[in-house]
This record gives sequence, structure tokens and C-alpha cells, in this order.
Amino acid sequence: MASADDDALIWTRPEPGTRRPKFTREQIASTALAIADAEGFAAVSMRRVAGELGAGTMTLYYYVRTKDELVALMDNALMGEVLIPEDEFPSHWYDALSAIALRTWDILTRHPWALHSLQNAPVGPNNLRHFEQALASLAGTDLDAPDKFLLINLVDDFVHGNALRSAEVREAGEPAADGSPVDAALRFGQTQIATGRFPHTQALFGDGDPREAWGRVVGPLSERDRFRVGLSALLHGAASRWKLALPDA
Amino acid sequence: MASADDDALIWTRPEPGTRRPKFTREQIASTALAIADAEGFAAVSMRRVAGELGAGTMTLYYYVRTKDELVALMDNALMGEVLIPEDEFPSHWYDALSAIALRTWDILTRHPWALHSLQNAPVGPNNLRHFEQALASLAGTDLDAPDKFLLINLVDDFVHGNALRSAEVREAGEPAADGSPVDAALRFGQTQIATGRFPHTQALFGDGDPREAWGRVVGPLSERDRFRVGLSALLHGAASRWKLALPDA
DNA sequence: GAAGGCTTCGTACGTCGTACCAACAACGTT
DNA sequence: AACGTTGTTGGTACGACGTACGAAGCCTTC
Repeated sequence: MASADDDALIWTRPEPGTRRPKFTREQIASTALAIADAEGFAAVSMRRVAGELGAGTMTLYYYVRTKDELVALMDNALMGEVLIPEDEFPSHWYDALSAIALRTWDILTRHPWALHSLQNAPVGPNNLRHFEQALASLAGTDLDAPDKFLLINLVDDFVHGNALRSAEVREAGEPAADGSPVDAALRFGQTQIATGRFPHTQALFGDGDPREAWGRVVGPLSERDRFRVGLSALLHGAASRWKLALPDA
Repeated sequence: MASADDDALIWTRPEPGTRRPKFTREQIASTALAIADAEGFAAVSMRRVAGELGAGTMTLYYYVRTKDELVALMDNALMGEVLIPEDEFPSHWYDALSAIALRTWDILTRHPWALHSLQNAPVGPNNLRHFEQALASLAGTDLDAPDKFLLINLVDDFVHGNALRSAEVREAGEPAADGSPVDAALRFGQTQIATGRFPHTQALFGDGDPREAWGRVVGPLSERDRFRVGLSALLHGAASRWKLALPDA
């Protein structure tokens, strides 16, 4: 019946434990998550996670087949955080989709490592729940199936893309101290501009102090507000394309 | 003058060679690129690149300080491909921005590994050129500096986010053969839906063959066309927000 | 108590990035 | 023509990594 590999995904294999195992997958995931948050994704190694748990390295492999599965567990744990509580769920499609997107953005920028690993593990249970919520947002509209699916994908794509870049900017550039990578990059940009081969960029940034110029060009909006501008543009464009009603406010 | 580390970025260090070195950075980058295209990003190791070049492993470190710098070189080489030839540059902001975005999308989905590594190396010379082109697109508009910068960022974010997911779908799901990861994921989804906890998802996908359902929900559009729908929505939304004129057609 | 299988984890292999430093080769000087 | 200088190459080695293998420990059921 071609289903000899029903256990190809970690989600289809039962959590081990007919007796009392020392750990649970959830425990392992949250330990790994804590390490990633504190020291970055690169610090998450099998040895490290096991050590933090007070276990031998290979013990993890009783709960997980590969490190990728560990990462899948981590992603799934994160996706659990992006779910909107039932009673906060907006009734208008626009508000609901916005709320989901904004919440996802908040979580992703709070755990920037997630974006590096997000390449794998597309469909954990919490990912499905997230999708279900997005779909619920559109229940009141008369979009057909492919259009609903497309719109949800587009919003998620934008959220991920923006969160990825935002996190980079924030991680690398927060201090913007002398000698920081961002400082080096800004100074490099300045010298490039000085060659005169980037007239538009030159007009935008000018010739002054690159850090001042950067602040001026980014403008007064926070990264979060900049995201919201983009989200609003995308949703308004979608509303106009599919003739969806916008909320009153 | 606090610029003791002008060489923090590879771009600010001159290519080595007062005598005759065997290689150039460009050569190294394109070798690495070829390996990544043929066998994936994971196959790009210092040993492998050096071997392909007929050099000792450590020789690379004369041209590059770390592997991250090699990756920066690769990214920069890719960004070179996304530049639009002068004589093809559309005059209307909408057309120009669309052309740049679509071309970037094409390159990124053609080299999916780029998206995994794109986290680093934000500002190579070709990245600056790309930005200059985007800025040139908006020269005719009367957006102020922060708005121009924001709009360009938003479009790039969406391009990256969508290309990332598209590449995943294509890489993982092209064959969709029995036992493939995608097949396993689809079957997992099916069993989850069967629990009844995902009513909207159930209504969307139904209970039939998951592969058939997937095709029906994705709809008839190619990934590229789906991207264009999103791009168009984003740009229309931006046009409406900033009162920019749309092209006649 | 013995048997059996669930659960733990020590050892070891092949990979990776790269620090260190010895060897080699090309040039300017004499 | 010989030499010292210094640009360029790359061998060896170290400490990480993921994980295959299989031996041990322990709980549970007779």
C-alpha cells in the first residue's frame, strides 16, 4: 500500500514512551529554543542540547531521528505562539489577516534564528493550525479555493521576507557603534557613492555622515510600522483585485 | 580616525596580486557557484572549491578571510545577474519596479541555495547597483526619501519571501512521487484533516486523494504567475497609498 | 528471580572551517 | 649573477559538528 514510510515525518511517529522516558519532545524543543534565543541558532547542537538537559548526546536520537527533526520541533513550537486566541479573532477578513500577519511578524522578529531554519519543516501541526486560522479569516469572502490559497501564501511570503530583513537590520545594526559591521557597511557604501556611479543613491543619502544619512533615509517609522505599511498596501491591492470589501474604519 | 578596520568587508580589501596569483576572486566565486547549482549549497566546502580549482584547500584563504566571505562573493555574483540592461529599462516606475522584481525572482528561484545564504552579505557592489536601479525607477515620482526607501524594501522583501517559498515547493514537490517528502507531508495533512479539527482546511481540500486536492487548490497558475499576482497587488496598493500614477495599459 | 525489551549513552568515524607555519617562487637590489 | 624580501601556496593538525553502532542499565511482566 505504498505507506511503508508513514513514519517519514516526525509528526506521524508516536512520541516514544511505553515506559517512563526521561524526556519529552516538547521538553527537548523548548530547551533547544532557549539556547537559540540566548545564543543564536548556531549554538544549537545535539551535544549542547543534550548537555543542557543533563543527558548523553545520543539520547536525543531516541526522541528524534536527525537534527532536522529537532529543528522541525523548534519551528513547530514557535508556530504555536503565532496562533490567535479564539476570543481575539477579528470578524472582518482584513482585520483577521492583518492580526495574524502582525502576530507572526512579532514572533519571527523576536526569534530571528527561525528564519534561517524555516527552509525545512513546512507542515507541523501548528503550521496547519496557522493555516486554518488564515483560512478562517477568509471564510466570509466569496473567493474560490485557489484564490484563497494564493492570498494566504502571498501574505505569509511578505511577512517572512520582511521579518527576515528586519531582523538582519536590527541584529546587525542596533548599536551601529564604531567598527560594527553596519558601520563598516555604511562606510563602504559611502566610498562607493563617492565614485559617482550611483547618482540616485547619492541624491538620496548625500555626502555627509553615513550614520546620520541612514537615519534620515530610514525615516521616523519603526521597523514594525514599516512592515504595517507594506502589509496594508498588499492587502489593499488584494482587496481591489478581488473586489473584497474593506473594513469601515 | 576609527577606521582601523577599513578591511572589515571583503569589498574594501584589494584583490591580492602584486605578483601573479593563480586565481582571482571572481574565478573562485564562479567555481563555488557552479558547485552550488549542480549539487546544492551544502556541497560548497572550502576543500571542495579548492579541489575543483586544482588548488590546496588553504590557498583559498589567501583570497578570502572566511567562508562567509566566499558566500558574499557568490551572492554578489548572483546579484550581478539581476541587473537590468540600460536599454531595457522601462520608463514608468511601475513597469521598472515590476521588471526588476520579476528578474530578481527569476534569478533567485533559479539558484534556490542563494536564499539560504542570503542572510549575510547585505551590501556587495552589485547589491548597491541593484538598489540604484530600483531607485532610478522611482526618480520620476515625487516620493520623499524615506518613502522611496520603504517602497523598495517592501518590494524586495516580498520578492525574497515568495521566491523562498516557491523554491521550496518546487524543490521538494516537483516529482511528488510515492514516498517523496511532499507525498508524506500531504498524507500527514490528510490524516490531520480527518480529525475534524481543521474545518476550513477540510472544506478547501476535501477528503479525496491529497495529490489531486493539492493540484486543485494551487490552481492553474504557475508559481511565477502567482508571484506576479502578488507583486501587482503590492504595487497597486502602494500606488494607491502614495497616489502614484499607474501605467495606461 | 529470570527474561526481554525499552531506554540510555560511550566510542568512533568522517566531515567541516580554519590556525599555524614551512616551503616555494617572483621580484628589487646590489 | 647572487641574494634577501616578501608575495603566494598548501600540508598538518585541532576542535567542532552530525550520527552509526552497539554495549550497558533498568523497568516490567511472568
